[in-house]
Amino acid sequence: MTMGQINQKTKSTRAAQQTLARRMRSPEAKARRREHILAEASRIFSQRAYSDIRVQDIVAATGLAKGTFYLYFPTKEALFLALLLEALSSWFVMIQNQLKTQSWTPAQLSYLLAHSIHNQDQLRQLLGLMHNVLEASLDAESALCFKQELAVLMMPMAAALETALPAFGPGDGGRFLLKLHALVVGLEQMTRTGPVLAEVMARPELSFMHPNFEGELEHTLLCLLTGWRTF
Amino acid sequence: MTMGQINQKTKSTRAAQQTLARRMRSPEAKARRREHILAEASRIFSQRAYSDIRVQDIVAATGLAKGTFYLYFPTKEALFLALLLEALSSWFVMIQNQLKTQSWTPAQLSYLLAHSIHNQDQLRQLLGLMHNVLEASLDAESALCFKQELAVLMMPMAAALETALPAFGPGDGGRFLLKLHALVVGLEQMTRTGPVLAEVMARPELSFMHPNFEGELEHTLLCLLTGWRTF
Amino acid sequence: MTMGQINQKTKSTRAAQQTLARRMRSPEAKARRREHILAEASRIFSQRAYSDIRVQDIVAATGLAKGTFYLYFPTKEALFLALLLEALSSWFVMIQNQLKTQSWTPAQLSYLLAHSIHNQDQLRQLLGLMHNVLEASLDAESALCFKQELAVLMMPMAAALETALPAFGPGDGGRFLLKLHALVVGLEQMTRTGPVLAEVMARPELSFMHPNFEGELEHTLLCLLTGWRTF
Amino acid sequence: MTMGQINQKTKSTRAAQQTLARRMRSPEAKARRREHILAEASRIFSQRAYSDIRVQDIVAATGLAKGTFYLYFPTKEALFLALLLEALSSWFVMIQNQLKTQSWTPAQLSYLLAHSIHNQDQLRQLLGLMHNVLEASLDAESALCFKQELAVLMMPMAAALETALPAFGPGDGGRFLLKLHALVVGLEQMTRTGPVLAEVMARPELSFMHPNFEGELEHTLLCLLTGWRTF
DNA sequence: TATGAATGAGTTTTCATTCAT
DNA sequence: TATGAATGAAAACTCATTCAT
Repeated sequence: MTMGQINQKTKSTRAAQQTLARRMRSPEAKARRREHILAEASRIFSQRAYSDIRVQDIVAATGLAKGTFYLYFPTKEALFLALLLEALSSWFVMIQNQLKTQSWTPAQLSYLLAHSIHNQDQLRQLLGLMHNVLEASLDAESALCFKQELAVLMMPMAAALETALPAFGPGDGGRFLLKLHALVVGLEQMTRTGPVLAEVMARPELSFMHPNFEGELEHTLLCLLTGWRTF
Repeated sequence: MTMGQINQKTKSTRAAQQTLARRMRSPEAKARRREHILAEASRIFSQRAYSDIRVQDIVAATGLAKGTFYLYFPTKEALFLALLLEALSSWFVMIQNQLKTQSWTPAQLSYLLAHSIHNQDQLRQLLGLMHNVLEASLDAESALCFKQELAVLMMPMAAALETALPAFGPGDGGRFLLKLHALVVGLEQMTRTGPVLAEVMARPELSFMHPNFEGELEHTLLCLLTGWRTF
Repeated sequence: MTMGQINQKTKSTRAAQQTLARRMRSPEAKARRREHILAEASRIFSQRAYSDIRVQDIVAATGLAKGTFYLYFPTKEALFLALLLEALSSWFVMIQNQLKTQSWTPAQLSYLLAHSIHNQDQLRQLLGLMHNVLEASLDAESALCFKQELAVLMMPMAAALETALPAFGPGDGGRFLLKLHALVVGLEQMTRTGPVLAEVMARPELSFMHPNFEGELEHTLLCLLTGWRTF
Repeated sequence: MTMGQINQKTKSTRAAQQTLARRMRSPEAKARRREHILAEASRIFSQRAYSDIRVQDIVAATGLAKGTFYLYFPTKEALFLALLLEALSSWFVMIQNQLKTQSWTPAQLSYLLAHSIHNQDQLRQLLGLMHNVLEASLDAESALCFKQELAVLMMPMAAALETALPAFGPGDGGRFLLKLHALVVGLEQMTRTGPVLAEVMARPELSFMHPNFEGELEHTLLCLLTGWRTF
């Protein structure tokens, strides 16, 4: 099914629909459709805030019916959590590839992490929403599934950090990752403001409270790594 | 009973209301009522999650009418932001008093901050909600007011930190406070989970991703302060 | 009873709902449901004033859920505007049929119009509400749609008038219709009073200000047609 | 009390207020304050739609307290009905003065009436609101009072019309006034549209349904008077 | 599998009016 | 008389999710 075929089926004949909206029998086809939904959701999310996105918007973009969406994702939140996992995974992969290339000083690593995550806008946003919004109404099964995938992602990343940074001993990679996560979540929320707050924070007497995400993260990580010590 | 008395206060005893709903004419009396609302809101918030609290619950607890609430707070969020300001203020005062008593090592300060904020459950919760929830639907005026009060609170605290910690130079107090804020916000959200997620994270293979707020904050602050360097 | 059946339809008998709330898949079925809602709204409107009718009342009468209502009508006002269109259409049809039967004198036409619209109570009421109430909170799309349907209704009616009345030249049918509309709207509002005002206006010294709808409209139309001249 | 003194009393000392907000003992003083409220309401009404005006806005402009307003007008509607009476009275006076100057042809009278009421924007608006909005929630007493004042206004106007127009016999002045009222009410509502509807009606295919107030009224009156005949 | 019609819970805020002071 | 704090009713609409077809 090509992009061009999607959306063709507004009020056409039943027969035509049957052909186009072909049953997805094979696992590969299912996975492809899942990816398609994720891709469209990502595209929409890059244009609009999470709170302004409706399931309806996503299915409309996908060319699917409402019910079909729920065949692929148990809830709206689950979709965005999956998006988070994807974004996090690809960022982890990128970082791990970087880490492998050399031994890293705290300053180098701080810059690498702060700079690269700063540029992953969607990842940052999703991390900012993760706890308060996305995980808020999750059932046990989805939660377990999500957290397990997260764990799977984190482990090699933690290991890579331990290898790359001479100062890190066993376990330090994970510990650092947790701190990094807290910092990113906190800074993202302090930093991403709606237009109203943005204008208010632009006032000179308040701007000291409105840090720059990248700079602040880099500085914090640098101090953190410089002063690093195991528990 | 005259005609005039008949329609007085249909659905509740007038006498009982007399005490509670007395007109508050003087500014002091108005301030007292505002405090009363805040106090009741705080009491309810200590028993229930923010998302489970309705304005109705608060007015019921205060014995006031719905409309009266909005005489004192423009929105529900504004009330909780005021609560945050109060909690933050009293915590800042406490910390500043502590800081004055001696010169502090990074380890001592990290413990002091992590331990004391860990025990300020309401403050922690409110900080966790601050950006994503409370500030989300704020008009320009309320936002400005809130941020200005926040700035007023932060300045002496920043100064006190600069005095207490030998390693801090001018400006470092504020910079540190921002980082502390981000960490608290992030850790609070990672840490405070609903029952569903709590159970899931209790699994041994996932527990490494679920830090202990106090310990994690203390360790992070210790590394941060140990490695502290100005921009 | 299997597990699956347990949670089906908590607060009402499933069986009863089955009939009413059946999924309407075909366009005809959808149209039928729309008509059903309109019919129930009309029934309620014949018993109660517009301002005493809630969307809730209508959905209760139709046996549907709140949300279903909004699947068929974008707003409460849109529903009543649709009702107006229906009532107007059927009145226009009736009048046009009458007009065709003969050539009409001003007196005959005045009587026909005044008498027949006087008996279309719902149409009269709706016309009285149309501008101040129903059109007040209309979005551009609904407004356009409504006005276009109105135009479609008016055109043949205007043509029929021009044919029936020898004195009418081209364009006079539409011009007359506009005047008739203004008169009906104004007289309806002067005439339809709540019980309070009705009692007051019943006083002999005030009754001269409280015309009889039918007589007043007939007289006005008669003068109007007798003195008719093109711009 | 001059204009300059009003509004001075924001949060000043009690003593100062006492002086300024002097008790209005004499009937003249009361009447003057009533006029002041009316004047301010009129000023606001010339800038904003009725539905966007709050009692609060009026008392703020007047420099009075909320409660004081209700010492002078039983309801918000009563205020606007009083405004209507004032506007109507002064329009009637003007017209009566004109009528006295000569004998009038239907064409002259139609033009005079249509043109002059077209220019009385507030009067037109209030007539448009009169039945559906202002009289909607009126108690018997206010209603009686309003209608009696209206009758007092209408009688000389009706008489003046009978004198000015040769074709009018006894009673025709009142009958004509009623028709004029209905037409003005209807045309005003057809004509005054919010921005949304205005844009829609601007479409060429719909504009035939959106008459020009003045022209339409003049034409209708001309036909009406030309064809005038007593019941 | 896919569809899309049906569901229905969920809640803040406004503002005319009253009445204790 | 004047004040302004207190009152409290009032109601439309959204949208994630389900499930009959």
